[in-house]
Amino acid sequence: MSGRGTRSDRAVATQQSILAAAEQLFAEHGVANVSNRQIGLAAGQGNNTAVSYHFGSRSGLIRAIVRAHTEQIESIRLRMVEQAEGSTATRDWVACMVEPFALHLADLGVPSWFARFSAQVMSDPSHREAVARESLNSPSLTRAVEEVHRCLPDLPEEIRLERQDMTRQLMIHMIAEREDALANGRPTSRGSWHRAAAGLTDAVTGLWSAPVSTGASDMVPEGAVTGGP
Amino acid sequence: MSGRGTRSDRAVATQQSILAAAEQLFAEHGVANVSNRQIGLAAGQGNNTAVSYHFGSRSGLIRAIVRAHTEQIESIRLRMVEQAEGSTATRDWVACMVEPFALHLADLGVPSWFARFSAQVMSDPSHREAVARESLNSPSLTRAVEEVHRCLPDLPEEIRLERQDMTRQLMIHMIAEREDALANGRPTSRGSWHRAAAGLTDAVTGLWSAPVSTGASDMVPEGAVTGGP
DNA sequence: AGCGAATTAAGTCAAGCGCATGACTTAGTT
DNA sequence: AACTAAGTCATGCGCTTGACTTAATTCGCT
Repeated sequence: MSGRGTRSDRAVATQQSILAAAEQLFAEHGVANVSNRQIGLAAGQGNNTAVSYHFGSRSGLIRAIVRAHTEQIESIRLRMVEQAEGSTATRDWVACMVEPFALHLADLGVPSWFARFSAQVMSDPSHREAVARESLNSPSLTRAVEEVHRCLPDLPEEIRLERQDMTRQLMIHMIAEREDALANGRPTSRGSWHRAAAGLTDAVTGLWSAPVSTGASDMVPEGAVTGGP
Repeated sequence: MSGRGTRSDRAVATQQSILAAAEQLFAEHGVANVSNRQIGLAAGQGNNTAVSYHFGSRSGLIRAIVRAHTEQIESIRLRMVEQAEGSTATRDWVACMVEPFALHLADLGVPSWFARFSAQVMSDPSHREAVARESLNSPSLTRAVEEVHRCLPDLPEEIRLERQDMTRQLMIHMIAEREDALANGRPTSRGSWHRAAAGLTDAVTGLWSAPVSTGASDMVPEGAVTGGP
């Protein structure tokens, strides 16, 4: 609806200050605890209709925030996928799934808000779906997932989907937690986003490599089945 | 002050119908999207101040919901810890960390709301901390964590804490996702909560068992994209 | 130079919110 | 039977919110 690229600079500038203000307020106070008025005000707009004027609806605003970041994340992932080309190591492709998000935050600097925003939106029933579509339709991500499957051909389809979900949840919420620590001056476990991403990749790789236990003992685990490590 | 457990039967019944109504509404529409008025109304109270009368504040209500479930989860976990006694298998103790939550939901039947409620509260900056204290001060959980550490003595402290966080995030959000699927009639990956718990335990055990990569290869995708506009 | 659409400002409005208050209902005590 | 107090109800107040209206301003285009 609103002029995408071809309108005045003023409108574009306003839209971006609204995006920035919304992202920050959402991350710090919770998506549902921030009104459109507050966002417009924080963006320096005198009008209480600024958000609805520029983004139509609240979910339009949220989708716009996601889109603004998704492009850059996608470009990072594309580069990583190219570098991983030909590899048969699970870890390389897991890294392609998980690390671009973290490295994007490294680019953003401190403080950032996008990870906390994402974590909230993903667990809010009213917005999760809209954003999931926006964010998961990534060609490079699909590619990385396929390659991970190729590295682990014995995994049943059911388990694959399950562990894909786990990967997504872990990525989003762990990164959000670290962002929160950074933004609030709490000590962080790893020295940099790059190292944090490595830790995440380690763990997720282990997650994918875990043996699938047979459902033999259907009682409460007295002596749980297959060995772990 | 007042709020004793056994004033009159009527009050206790009212409190519990408020708890039930709040839990359901919170899970379905988001914690911040439901007003105290709506909760009281849904609980069959003609008064709009019922919530504040019985629970003081909104965070009092939320803590009460958590407490109501935590006790039962704790008792399940205690039983599992007893059964795992003496084991040196990582998987047994990971199961003690992760499965009681899932098995509690099995007890609740379908539909349930507590998992979705928990996931939301945990990612809402205004309530996360209050609930984390309530929920993580569990002796049996602490015990399970210690035993996992004993099974993996070579893991650096830093990595332990990191993977403990991961375990928590994975448990809460995966269980919430399955609850959501069950409640909305979507197909679920595993046939029962018990099997779902096994899958979760498999993955988390793999996560803990993953090797820790040395930070040797520092081949970051250099020069990621430049910052903002 | 100035017309016209896009953008911003200013203000109104009904609805909904939490909170405070006082009256009513009910159960238990004496 | 009178008294007390917990619980419930009905109502009003001050405030915020999103939607809406109207006027002023900006800026691209001719």
